[in-house]
Amino acid sequence: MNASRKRPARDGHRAPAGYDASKFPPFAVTADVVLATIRNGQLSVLLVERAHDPYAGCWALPGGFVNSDEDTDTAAVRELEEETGIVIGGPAGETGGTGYLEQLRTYSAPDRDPRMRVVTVAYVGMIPDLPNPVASSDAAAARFWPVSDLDLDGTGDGIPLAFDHARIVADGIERIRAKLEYTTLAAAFCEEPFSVADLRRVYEAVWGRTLNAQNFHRKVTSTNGFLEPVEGRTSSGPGRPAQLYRRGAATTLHPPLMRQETKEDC
Amino acid sequence: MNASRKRPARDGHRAPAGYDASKFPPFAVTADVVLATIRNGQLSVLLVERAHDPYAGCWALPGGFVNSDEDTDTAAVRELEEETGIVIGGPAGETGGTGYLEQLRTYSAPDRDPRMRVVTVAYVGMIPDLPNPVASSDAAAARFWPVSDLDLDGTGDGIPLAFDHARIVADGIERIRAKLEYTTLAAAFCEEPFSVADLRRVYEAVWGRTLNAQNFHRKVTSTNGFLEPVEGRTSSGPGRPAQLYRRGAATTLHPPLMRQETKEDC
DNA sequence: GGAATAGTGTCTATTAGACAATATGCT
DNA sequence: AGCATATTGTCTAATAGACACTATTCC
Repeated sequence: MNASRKRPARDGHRAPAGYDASKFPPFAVTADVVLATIRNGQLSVLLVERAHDPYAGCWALPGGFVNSDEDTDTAAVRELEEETGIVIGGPAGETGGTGYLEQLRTYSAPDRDPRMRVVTVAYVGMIPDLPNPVASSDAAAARFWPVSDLDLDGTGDGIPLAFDHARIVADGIERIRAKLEYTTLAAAFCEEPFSVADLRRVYEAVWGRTLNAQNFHRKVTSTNGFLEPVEGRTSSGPGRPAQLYRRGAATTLHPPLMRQETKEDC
Repeated sequence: MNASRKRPARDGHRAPAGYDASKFPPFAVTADVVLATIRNGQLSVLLVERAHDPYAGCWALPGGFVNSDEDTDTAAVRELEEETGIVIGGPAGETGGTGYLEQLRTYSAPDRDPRMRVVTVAYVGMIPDLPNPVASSDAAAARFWPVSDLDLDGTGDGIPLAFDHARIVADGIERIRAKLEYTTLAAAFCEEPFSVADLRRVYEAVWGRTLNAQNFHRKVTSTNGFLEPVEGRTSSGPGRPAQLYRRGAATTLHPPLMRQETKEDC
């Protein structure tokens, strides 16, 4: 907005529709999605293999152009489904489907795409581990990669990502780690019904540390609205069967769960 | 990025530069800034008066077009200075100047600007109250408005804002309220040197509630790296003079300050 | 029975909040 | 002196973490 400012002398004094496109630099706008899941106890993100240059054969985030009649939220959901077949739910299950998706941030370095000026609005989402999560239509291939297998810090250890997607993935992972502290979003990684231990393993995978099982159990079951008990208990494996739950209505945690032992300083 | 996907049949197999602009919908991209300060004990935001239609005479956020050779961070800082004369610092004082600025989120509803398709990347910032904070060059007028004077919820009570700027301001204010809980950013509102009471009045203005002065004092002075004592004490007014401080190196608070009395549920 | 996991009880150290008490300036 | 504000001390309730203990299943 504010399209009139910076060109005060020429732009429409009351010309809503016929705006001279030559007076502003044109951009392409894309929406990219960092979709995370817990697979085999590892935090993993969905990537697609690029079919064309630049970065042909390289792994990249699913995403693509925003259409002229849709907002970026819609574009993110649409592109994710078109490229991977995954239908993602929004905040509070707005759009149906399972999982969660929210805007992460926008990346706009002028040289981030070698072909042209592209600004991307990145999204970060969480989804339970799906038996066959990916069915590509537009991308050459798609799969979840463990975050630890990716070269997110430019050291050359791990799979490199196209464009500035390593940075975007790193930011998305950090957002997820932070959100687990003060929201109930960890449950978005769990397929219902799930046990307290399932939920704890989500936290352990995302934060890369073990948690005290007893204290975790007391904490999450004593938080109103986090977990709703359902009929049934876990069956497989040794040990006492666990009560099963579904996601409750609560979205934030007061007080938060702590990712790290309480540090001094900051 | 990912500019090739969605048009797999035609886009550059190796044509980095010469990209056909007709194959993607063009957008204008702007950067808008929600710059907040504490003025007369009230949380206030910087607005400019629009000189032209649409919304001529209406108050709007400072901001404008992103140039083709700059990222949105740079554009936000530049536009803020061009329209209001305010030079803002970045995270950790990156760019010099005082205050703080970070990306808020991106707004992309197709009809948010009646003239054309404009996506805006919004920023939120904090700055100490300046004696003469605004000196406009491009805008008709600029001033800080108390948040309570604005119609942010569409009820018609208060000053209306142009475009979707009421929503952006509301989101920015909420970001600031949340950030004060777990970061040391409240000090970005204070002109150095400042007293503990100055800092407490920032929290009280932003959160709209009173805090216990004694407990607040102990909390912030016992957090390593939040405040660095400097020579000198407050002088004016009645009461015992207070120790003066400058901002310390810490950026996050562990554990956080609580905005609300500890609630049950969530 | 033994191993393994679920869930509960209890103790302790830390912290937030209430509030009393002291310190030090202004008028 | 009397007031206002700053700063410190103390008490209490709540919470996190450690850990012992019980419960229930599979082998």
